[in-house]
Amino acid sequence: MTPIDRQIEIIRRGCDELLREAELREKLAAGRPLRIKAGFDPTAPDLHIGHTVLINKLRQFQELGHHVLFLIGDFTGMIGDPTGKNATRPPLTREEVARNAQTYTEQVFRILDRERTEVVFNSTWMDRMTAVDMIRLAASHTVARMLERDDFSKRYHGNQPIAIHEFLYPLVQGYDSVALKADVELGGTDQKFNLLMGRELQKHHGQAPQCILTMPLLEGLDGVNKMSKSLGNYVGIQEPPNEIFGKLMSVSDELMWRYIELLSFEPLETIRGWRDEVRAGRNPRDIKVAFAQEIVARFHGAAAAAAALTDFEARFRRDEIPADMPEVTLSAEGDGLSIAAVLKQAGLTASTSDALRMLAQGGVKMDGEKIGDKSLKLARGASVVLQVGKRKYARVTVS
RNA sequence: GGAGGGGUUCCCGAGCGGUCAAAGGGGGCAGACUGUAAAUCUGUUGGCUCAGCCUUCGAAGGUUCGAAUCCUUCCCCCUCCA
Repeated sequence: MTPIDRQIEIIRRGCDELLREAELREKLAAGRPLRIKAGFDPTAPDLHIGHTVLINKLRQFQELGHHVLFLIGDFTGMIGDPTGKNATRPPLTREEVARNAQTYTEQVFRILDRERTEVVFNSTWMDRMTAVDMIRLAASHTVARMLERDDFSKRYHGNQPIAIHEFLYPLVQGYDSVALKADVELGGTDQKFNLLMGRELQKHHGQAPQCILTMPLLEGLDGVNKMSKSLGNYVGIQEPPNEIFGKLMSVSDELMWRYIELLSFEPLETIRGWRDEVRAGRNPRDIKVAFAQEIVARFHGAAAAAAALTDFEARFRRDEIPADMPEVTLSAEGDGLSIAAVLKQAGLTASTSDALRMLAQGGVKMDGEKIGDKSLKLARGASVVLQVGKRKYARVTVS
């Protein structure tokens, strides 16, 4: 087994807070594989790189010989985690939860070691709880303590609604730790309250309280909000290489460092070296490229990463038309289709109005030539390459 | 149960009888520039058969030549009192 000091060092890298280190050392000293819990809300079927900050940490625990409990909150998913929300979330149905959970497990093994992962669902024990059990659980905490939670208190003081069932979420999550006899629970920094709840409830049930390890939340591409699918500021791990690469290149030069810090596996000394180079005048673009390559390669392999770079350079630095693009065939009646109708039907613009707007703004190119005439028509038999902005292309044939 | 405040376009938020497809900000998109899908600046941001028309301001009715704006009922949220 890896020496305890070394384990602690690995566990601490990139983490926000470890409570409490002394307890963790004791657990590690026992020499048995620890039970590492992490809960996932099955609302977002697509994992994004923000999730991987935490999943990578789980992977590290596995490499140290510990046992990961990958908890899918299918029961809690029906409540909807109130954390960080400024509004009550609509509960998911059983079917939606089940479908999302399936997608989750498929994706997570791109990172985790299947052999050392136990996928568990909290409905397993929560469904067996009676109303009486639930009331007992609810009795273990007070409203005042619940309202200590930052998001609850913000909503409360901001005259925003809080539904009573939202109070059950932290309680159930805490009870999960009891049911799983967790030694350590990982979560985002925003989960601290819920994680601490696990400690409390474990003590109530005569268990040694779990240690908690919080991981920083990765900001989304906008650099302001945390990365989330619902905000559309995410990079999904299942996205095509070009998309992942491009999205990472669109991160601001400032935010780039944050991404590198939380996502790169490069040694810390290397990263420090990059910072020094940029400070000395190196183009941050170069560092961003190297980092984006690392991430694309992680999910799609080195060849795909190289190809994504080549494609990116061609499209954005030399403004070339990409080799492969969607092929669309539209059928026309009469003497053809107006350019606006073509753009819309080819999926290049959201609506006819949008198409007219793009034309007016000079955002449309046909066969590489900028066009702005909205009365233009494509006759039957015409076959052209249309481009809207820098990223949307289609080869369109009118028949 | 009582009293009061509120629900506006993707989000926040102004408007309170016509000049409202609705100020301003955010976000998005496009253009210019560039070192990149960075930064910065500019434009744009409901839909359509697009110099016109249609739908939108919690829901449904009503008043009016005309309603996001007035009235009625209903739904939802918040505050204070009980």
